[in-house]
Amino acid sequence: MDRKRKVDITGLGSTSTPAEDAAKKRNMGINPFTGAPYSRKYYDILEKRKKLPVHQFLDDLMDKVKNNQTVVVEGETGSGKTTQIPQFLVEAGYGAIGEGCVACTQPRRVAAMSIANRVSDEMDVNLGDIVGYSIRFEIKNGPRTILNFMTDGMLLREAMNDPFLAKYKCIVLDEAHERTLATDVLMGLIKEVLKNRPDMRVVVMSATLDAEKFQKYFDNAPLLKVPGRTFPVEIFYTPTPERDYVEAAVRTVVQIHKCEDPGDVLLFLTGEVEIEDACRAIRAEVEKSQDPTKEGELAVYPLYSSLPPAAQQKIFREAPGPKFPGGPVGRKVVVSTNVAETSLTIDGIVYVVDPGFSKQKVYNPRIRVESLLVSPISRASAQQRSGRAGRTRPGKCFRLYTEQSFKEELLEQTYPEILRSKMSNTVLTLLKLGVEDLVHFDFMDPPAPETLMRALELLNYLGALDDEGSLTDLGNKMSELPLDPQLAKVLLASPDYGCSNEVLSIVAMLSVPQVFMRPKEAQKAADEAKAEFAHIDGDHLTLLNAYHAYKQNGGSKDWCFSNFINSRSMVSAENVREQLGRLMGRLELRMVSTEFTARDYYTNIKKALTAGMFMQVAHLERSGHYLTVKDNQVVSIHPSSVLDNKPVWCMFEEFVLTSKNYIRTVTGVQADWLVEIAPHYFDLENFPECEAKHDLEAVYRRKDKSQQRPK
DNA sequence: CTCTGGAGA
Repeated sequence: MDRKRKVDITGLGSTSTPAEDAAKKRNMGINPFTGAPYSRKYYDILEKRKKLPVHQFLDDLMDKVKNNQTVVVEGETGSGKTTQIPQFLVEAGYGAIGEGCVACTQPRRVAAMSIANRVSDEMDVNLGDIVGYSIRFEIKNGPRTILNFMTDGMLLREAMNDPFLAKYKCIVLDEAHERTLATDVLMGLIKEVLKNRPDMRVVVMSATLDAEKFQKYFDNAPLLKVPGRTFPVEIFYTPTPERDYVEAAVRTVVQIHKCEDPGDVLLFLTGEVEIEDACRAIRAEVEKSQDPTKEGELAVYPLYSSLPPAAQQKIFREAPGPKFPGGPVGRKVVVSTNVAETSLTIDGIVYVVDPGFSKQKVYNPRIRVESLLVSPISRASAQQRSGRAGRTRPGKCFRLYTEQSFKEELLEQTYPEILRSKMSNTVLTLLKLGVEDLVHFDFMDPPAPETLMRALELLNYLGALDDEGSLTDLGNKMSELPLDPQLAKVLLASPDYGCSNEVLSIVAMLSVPQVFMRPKEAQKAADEAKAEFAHIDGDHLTLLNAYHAYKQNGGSKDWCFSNFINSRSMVSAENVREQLGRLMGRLELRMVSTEFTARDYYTNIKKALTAGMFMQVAHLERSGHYLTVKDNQVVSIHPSSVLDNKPVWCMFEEFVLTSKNYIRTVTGVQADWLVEIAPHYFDLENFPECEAKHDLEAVYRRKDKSQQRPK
């Protein structure tokens, strides 16, 4: 079929392009997508849309897009770029029913959903028809969809089965400055795809500061700058460095409350515990020196992602009013992690307190450990934080560091995630995408060679890659599962050990946020509740017990509550389990169980786990502490573990560096299984001299003897 | 004795 043909969709006998026809209809007051006259609401929104700064740049943008495969848009907050530019592209014909689609990626699911919702209103269509979204667990689009908002990770998934992204005529990468892992991989991939798709267009949208880097990366793509619409924010620095940033932050918040004009406060801290402590400290401080005639009430709200939604909603409450008629009005302060930096916008914030720290992931390829470390933020991040004070009116930002350290010590940009992460999953994805030469893949910021080597090594040990570096059949299957390679391998191995049903439950439980809750005010009760699920062999089977108990109690929320189980995590585990189960079906894996009363019911499960986790094993030394196998890191079993019989060998899910080196989610294993299931890894020829090796030697000797013995 | 920022057909 001739894709360039001119069609007459208006019935007016014209021979113009579909885009021109659609424009004609639009001018006649008819929605070209529905054939119905535009609603009143459409015109109301249209008036507002036309006032957005981005509107003036429409012609310039379309001109640039027409003449260049890639265009970089630098747009500040409030410019309207995210909602308007995808629509402009659709109107220009880059999306047409049955012909091709405009995709717009977002780093976060809520963003993809809410923008799709907003844009479908603006276009006067039903969400899921012309405008849709795809995020994990929820695809809301259809055959007529021509504008699809999606998470960057979702587009990457799609690319695995559609390497040329044939569905899409135009791809908008929004929030590219956030440099998520998925966006970085997509950019490298899209650069390749563009060579084979001269018709394809890409719009890379980024906040200020780093647009040039994107331009350069995309072969000097033209830049369009769109101003934002925000209010000025006055910045204050401390004259000397603060020793204790939490204490300084609490002091500053109290100071603002006592001395500044009405307006809400946003304080950035690094994590849940720190935030809860600070909230208590602020409340106590204010209570201590309260003078109700001079200052109003102060409402303090914590905010972090693991907070239940109802508690998160509190941050949107109005600040408290005056306590008595004519008294001073109250104020609210939100003490938040980085979620409030990008994901969540709170209106009415006038004061921002920024101690200059956040928790960031760091990866050490030498010991293969990813951990979260409290680190100084970047200048870009500091700017983003201060901007939060000027959304509704002019504001103030108090930076609890010196101006000099802002200028001289902070990095310009936060290191992109790709330089701070394990690459095993990404490498598997890239291989599945057909990228064979990883070293020469055009990353915007190439990860350290050692990190890539570590990933290849891991995939090879798991059997996903052969010795030539090609994806094996197993590797292909692993790439289909939205799991880390180790867990993918566990799942794929589980039918061979007769326990895919149980392993699927465990893997699902491992893929969701912390299931066992332990509120500070009820630690003992929580520990007792958890003990009811404890399995003597370790945390993996304890998770399985909890899952089964949850199912037996009908997934009841009340049951979760009284057993200190996080019911949101359980719901999410059910979703994950369902999705993985579907994928297993597609991969033709059998769903089987060992008879519960059989002696090897639990052994089989632990063996299946070992089949993927054998590289994360620790050995108990004679000195009484554990050493990780091959990496020789001294570790302790995390106090949250149910394991208290100190098995000689144990496998663990994660390595956490906090007050000590901990291994978390731990299960005891037998040395025999290790040499039986992963002989290539526990091969004594390549094993560093250590106590673990001596133990293994004993296992091999025993094996040899039993093999020699005549039957 | 425990401290997880975001995200994933």
